[in-house]
Amino acid sequence: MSKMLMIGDLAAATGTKVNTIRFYEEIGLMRRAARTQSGRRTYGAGDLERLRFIRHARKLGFETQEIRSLLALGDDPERPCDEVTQIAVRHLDDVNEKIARLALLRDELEQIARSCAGGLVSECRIMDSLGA
Amino acid sequence: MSKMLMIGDLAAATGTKVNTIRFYEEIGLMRRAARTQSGRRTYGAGDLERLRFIRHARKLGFETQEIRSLLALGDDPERPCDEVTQIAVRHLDDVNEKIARLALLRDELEQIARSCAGGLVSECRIMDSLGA
DNA sequence: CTTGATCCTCCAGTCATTGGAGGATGTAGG
DNA sequence: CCTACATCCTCCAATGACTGGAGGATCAAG
Repeated sequence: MSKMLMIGDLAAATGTKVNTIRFYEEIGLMRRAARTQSGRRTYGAGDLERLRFIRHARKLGFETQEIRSLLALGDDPERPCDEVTQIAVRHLDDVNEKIARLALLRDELEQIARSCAGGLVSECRIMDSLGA
Repeated sequence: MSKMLMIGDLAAATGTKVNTIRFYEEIGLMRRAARTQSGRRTYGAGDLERLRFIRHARKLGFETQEIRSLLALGDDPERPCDEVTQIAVRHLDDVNEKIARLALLRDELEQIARSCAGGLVSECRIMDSLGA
């Protein structure tokens, strides 16, 4: 059989903290791992793949709930693909909105940062800008 | 004397939850409020201004620690303005970085969302894209 | 046989709030 | 004056997504 992995191997292979993997198991993102006689978790290639999926989705900003849905859909290949697309598109909309909001914020911050004429705090317009 | 405000007035005037104002007091963003005989917090115009400042800075994405620094600087008008500018500029850099990262993310998500050819989950490329 | 790495469970802390229980006080209408 | 009802108080727990540590067991290598 293929080599079995310890939790530390999974952690090293995916750049995840060991504690985080245990946490993913607790909240049901990772399947409950099989154990050795002494109680240590063991994993296979499928688990590694699953963890990679989770981590990548997290880096893309999906929330654990969304990831849970995606994983459930992936586990059931006969379902129509619409739901998957929906989750992705909705998330894309979120991201675009976030970008738009941050852009406004950046403009305001740029104005604020420029408003400093040097000198003392009492003369500094930044504080006023923040207050307004 | 000027009218004194109750915590609910402050909340209404700034769109802040009452609990949040008490929390700000606890963590030292708001000054400890004077109390009525029965123990209710009372505020003046200065407090309202301070809370507005805090809320605006929070909306701009400043962390409470940064706001604490800004407030401390504001309380000491003789200090040079550099530190204020530094905080603002550093935060501006943060925001720009965040925007850049989100833009990359959006590109990836757009690719992913486009990769769906319809049909069943088993044929949907989105799951693969997320896994990779 | 000992050392050091890795594993285990359980618990507390992070950040910035939010919400609620349980009780005291204030105000307006009848 | 009494009764609602709103508002206030304190204290505590929860959120999301982890992170870190205490205290102890187990494993591989030298």
